[in-house]
Amino acid sequence: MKRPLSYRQQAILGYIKTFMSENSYPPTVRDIQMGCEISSTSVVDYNLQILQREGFLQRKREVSRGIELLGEAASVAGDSLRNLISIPVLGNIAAGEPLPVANTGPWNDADFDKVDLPPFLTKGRDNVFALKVKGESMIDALVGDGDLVLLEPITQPQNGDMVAAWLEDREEATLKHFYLEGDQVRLVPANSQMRPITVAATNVSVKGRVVGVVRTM
Amino acid sequence: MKRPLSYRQQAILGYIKTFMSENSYPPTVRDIQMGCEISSTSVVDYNLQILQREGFLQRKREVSRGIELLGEAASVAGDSLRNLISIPVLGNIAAGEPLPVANTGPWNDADFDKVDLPPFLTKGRDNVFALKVKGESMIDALVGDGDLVLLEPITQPQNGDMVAAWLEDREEATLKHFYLEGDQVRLVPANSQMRPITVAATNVSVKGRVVGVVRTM
DNA sequence: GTTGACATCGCACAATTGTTCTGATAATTT
DNA sequence: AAATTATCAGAACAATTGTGCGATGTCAAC
Repeated sequence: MKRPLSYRQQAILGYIKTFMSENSYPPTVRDIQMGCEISSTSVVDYNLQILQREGFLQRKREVSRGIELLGEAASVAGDSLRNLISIPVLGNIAAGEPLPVANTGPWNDADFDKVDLPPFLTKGRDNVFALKVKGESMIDALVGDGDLVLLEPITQPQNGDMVAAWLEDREEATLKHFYLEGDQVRLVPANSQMRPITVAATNVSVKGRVVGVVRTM
Repeated sequence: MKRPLSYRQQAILGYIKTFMSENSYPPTVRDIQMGCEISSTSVVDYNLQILQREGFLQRKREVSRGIELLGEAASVAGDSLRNLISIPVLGNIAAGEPLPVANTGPWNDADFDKVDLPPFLTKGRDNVFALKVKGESMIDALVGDGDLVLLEPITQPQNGDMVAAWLEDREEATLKHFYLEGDQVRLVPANSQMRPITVAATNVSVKGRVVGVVRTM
């Protein structure tokens, strides 16, 4: 599925760069259509979808000029870009809600919102993704409603790691420190005033390791 | 004809800056309407015309999001468009330790450690600084040891803001939601399971408003 | 009190603009 | 050659979004 950009896709990408450096706002589909001498808006849309899937840009649906160049493309169009890392927000995390599956490999799927974060938050880890916290059920992990939790997709954590786990029997997602003790797992809240819980190891399915938390107000 | 910008015009201009630093494309008239809590699109249009006449921005007729900031406004919004923002870490915050003074104005650089953060965390606010949390005394604000708290240096918060405050009599720093009630101040923890405290307003000295929290593990 | 500039409001209209649908054409694979 | 996939065309649709207009409120000057 990794194929080089077609001539038309390069033309579109180049046009967007040029347009944005001249205009301070992104072009419309029809701007691109005329600028690249394409006969139909649907062709533009079609190729924009591909460019999005390949990670060259991000589009907001139903938003006029909702185009944002990503990665190297952005640095050319906008001014200097110091290494920002684009992280996909795969979904929500809430006590009652199953955790979005963190299928390995690069997320070609550009169907997700992205957040750009500085490298020190991910420390070079691969495939870091983010989940948005819904509700107040994670407060014992010092995480509140609306927070963004950054996760590294691993299933075999080290003792002491804070993990996002799914408890099979309770049908509940949780964020806790992980300690394997024989065939039992002790899950310890970050807030030491709260009680740890101990459950059977087979009952815990770890979805990822928490590497960071970001909160805006 | 040269009169200072009205409050509403400043709000609109500020909103456009913030919006562009977060989104890489300008807001619509209706974005501004909602963002500045204006009741009619025509009011936005009216004020945008004035801002254009006064040279703060340029508009393209009949073009959605056809707003371009001019002069100093442009550099502020444009700079932060894709760049990391360098924020000084002025010191620590701990229950027993006085809060570092947030003297206004630009910080004498070089004297402090810096963290580079993406613009969506500060949303274009000026003079944002960071404090590093020491100890577990802030857990009821959903903030733990080692977290980085981002603060905007204000002393007159709005009700509901989360503030960093110094309690004179207790000689204690704290992070709480702020509610002024007559000559009393109610300080409410983010963790709603914890109890609010109420103290005399004269006893509370607000050092800044919390705009974000960053945690790495 | 009246006037007039300034600011606002609510609503409607029309232009812009993203999306979708069906089918056709070209490129590639079997 | 047939089948499959990738790309394109054209048009219509629907959502977004800028603009215009009549009416109201405010406030200072006369």
